[in-house]
Amino acid sequence: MADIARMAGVSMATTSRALSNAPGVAAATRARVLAAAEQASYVVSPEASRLSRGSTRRVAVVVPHISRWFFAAVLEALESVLREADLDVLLYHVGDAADRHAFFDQLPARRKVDAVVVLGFPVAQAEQDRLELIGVSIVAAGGQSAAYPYVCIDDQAAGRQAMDHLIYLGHRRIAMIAAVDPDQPGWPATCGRSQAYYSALTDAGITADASLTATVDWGGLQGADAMSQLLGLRQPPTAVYAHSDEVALGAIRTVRRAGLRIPEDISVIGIDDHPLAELTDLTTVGQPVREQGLLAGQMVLGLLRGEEVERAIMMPTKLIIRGSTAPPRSGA
Amino acid sequence: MADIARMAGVSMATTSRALSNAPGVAAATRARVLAAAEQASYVVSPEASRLSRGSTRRVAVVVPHISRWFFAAVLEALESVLREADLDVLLYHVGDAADRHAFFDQLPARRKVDAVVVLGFPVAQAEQDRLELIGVSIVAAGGQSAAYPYVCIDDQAAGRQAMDHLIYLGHRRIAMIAAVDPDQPGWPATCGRSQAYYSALTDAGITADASLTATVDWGGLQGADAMSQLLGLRQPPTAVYAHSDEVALGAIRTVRRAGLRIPEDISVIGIDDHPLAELTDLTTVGQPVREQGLLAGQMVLGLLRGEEVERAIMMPTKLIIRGSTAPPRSGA
DNA sequence: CCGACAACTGGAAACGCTTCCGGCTGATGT
DNA sequence: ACATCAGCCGGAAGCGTTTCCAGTTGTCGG
Repeated sequence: MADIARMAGVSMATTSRALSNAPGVAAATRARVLAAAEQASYVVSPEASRLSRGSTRRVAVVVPHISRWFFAAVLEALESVLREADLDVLLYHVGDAADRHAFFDQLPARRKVDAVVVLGFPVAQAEQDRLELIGVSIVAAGGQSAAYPYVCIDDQAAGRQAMDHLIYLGHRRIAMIAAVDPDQPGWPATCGRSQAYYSALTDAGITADASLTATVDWGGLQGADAMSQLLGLRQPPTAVYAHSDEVALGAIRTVRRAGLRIPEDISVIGIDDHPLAELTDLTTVGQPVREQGLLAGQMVLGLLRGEEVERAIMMPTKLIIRGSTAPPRSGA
Repeated sequence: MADIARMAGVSMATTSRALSNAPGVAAATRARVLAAAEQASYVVSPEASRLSRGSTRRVAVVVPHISRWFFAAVLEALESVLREADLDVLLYHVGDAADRHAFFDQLPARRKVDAVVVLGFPVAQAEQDRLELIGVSIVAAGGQSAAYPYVCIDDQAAGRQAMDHLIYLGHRRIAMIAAVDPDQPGWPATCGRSQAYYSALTDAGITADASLTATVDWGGLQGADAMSQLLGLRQPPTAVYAHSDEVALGAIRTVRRAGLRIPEDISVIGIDDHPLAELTDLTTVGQPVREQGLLAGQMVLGLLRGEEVERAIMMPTKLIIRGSTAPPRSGA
């Protein structure tokens, strides 16, 4: 920077002010400095800048899965708003609980970021306190969590939309394939979507049959397995409600391989509106994915500016009827 | 750090050495320092450390799409090896041409990273020059690029595996749905996969029919559109070779909606081995996705250590035969 | 018992910026 | 014409490490 100062014929103090767009610099001077910097293709050293300024202009994004569509899509949106604000995003993939623990153990002290956004998994209270203490804000996306601001969908409501659709079509023997993340036990998404199943049945005056619900690890193949189990029942379901589209797609494969047809023989509904759901004619409940990322990003920006932000945003979901659901066969 | 030094009764110099695991510190002293640091739950400030040391221990990865499975999966693997080496990853998404221009224009990663890896897109000459300004090592993954060390698959070979499979099954009227990335014109993947089509036909003594090839923007819906165009032909193809699984899936939807069956009426093959390809029984050519990310990460590590690294790694691809391909109907 | 040498330690100068504080200039009000 | 004041600008003190260089021990061979 000393070079630039010399080139522009000013002091380093002024150079710094000009470069960082601070007030108290004559327009002409500023222009001269900027020109010099441009010409020497110079940029300030972020390390030095941050060392003396104190903030990092970086935010950590913590995700349990990168290659699952939902997370990647939220991340993509999030990145765009953060980038817009000239913040860098540091990507952390925490697979299992150990990873996660390690992450929160290290992060606070390391002061590598000004904020962290956790995507789709819960953070323990102790971890939250620690971050707060150090002054790094935290926001959650894709899942609610009372402790900090979050943006998510109402899983229970989404589940109800799916279930009510099946019930409306006339199904009474409805199975559920619940998906849990093996590494994130007890995540409310699972609970909300499961609760919806039971409450919908109850409201429709249908008594739940325990043999009709299967709980599997998240994934298409697991969904397929669950489905074969369901098909093996003495009295198989006429409709299947899956916690997510991927799982639903797995179930569909099993149904087709068994020689049954969708939706004539069995209806299948998922949740998420994965892009491939459209291609496979899967009826589903769509959630605004990009929007969740966008809003989460805006929350971060607000927090960083020291503003008060809304503590809880629930985005609406929407039933998308395609070709995988239909009334049950009259005989059923 | 001064506090720690005082607590341990040594100088800052020694403290620093002890903390950074540098040689020249008596074991007992080191232990004392470490204990003090532990007790005060202290860790060095990365900014200061980097300022003084000169390296950032960060690497930038720039991707054109985050939410597409291929990119996300490579990124996931890449992140894991970088994290292992205690490097942080800075994520940059360059979506469209504007983003891209902005990225290379501002070079937001300047001075912030020790290396950059570009994922799955070609870097134009002008952009290379700009990138040069960052002054760090660069590696490419998911696509070859003469300018930098890279790891990728042989798109032409992959295409041949797909085409040869169809030809082997007895198809002679084979269509191709070529997918181009609207934002990344001229990417060799397109060329390689397209070339394979023509060379395979030639080698099989089949003359190419221009009406049998469609070029569309990347995406399932576009694949579906292309397929309806193909089905509208006076003499439709008996098999379709799609540049990617997503496109193939779109084509399949169209075929099914037209009341035709797969593979009895039309065979479809893709490339990539998307996880959903397995669920939809799509025959495809699999590429080692995670491995590409892993290797790219190791290249970065090598470069950072100042080693010589292999300039070009081509990973093998593998034909995966599932239920979407079969011999043409005898009548055809 | 002495010089040489290795192992360890401390002082202090970078590293590249930001920012407080005081000085200078020119304009404004009277 | 003079005091006042706002707007600019420069000097220099940090920010928290690392690392060079020199100094202090303790050890070992002769």
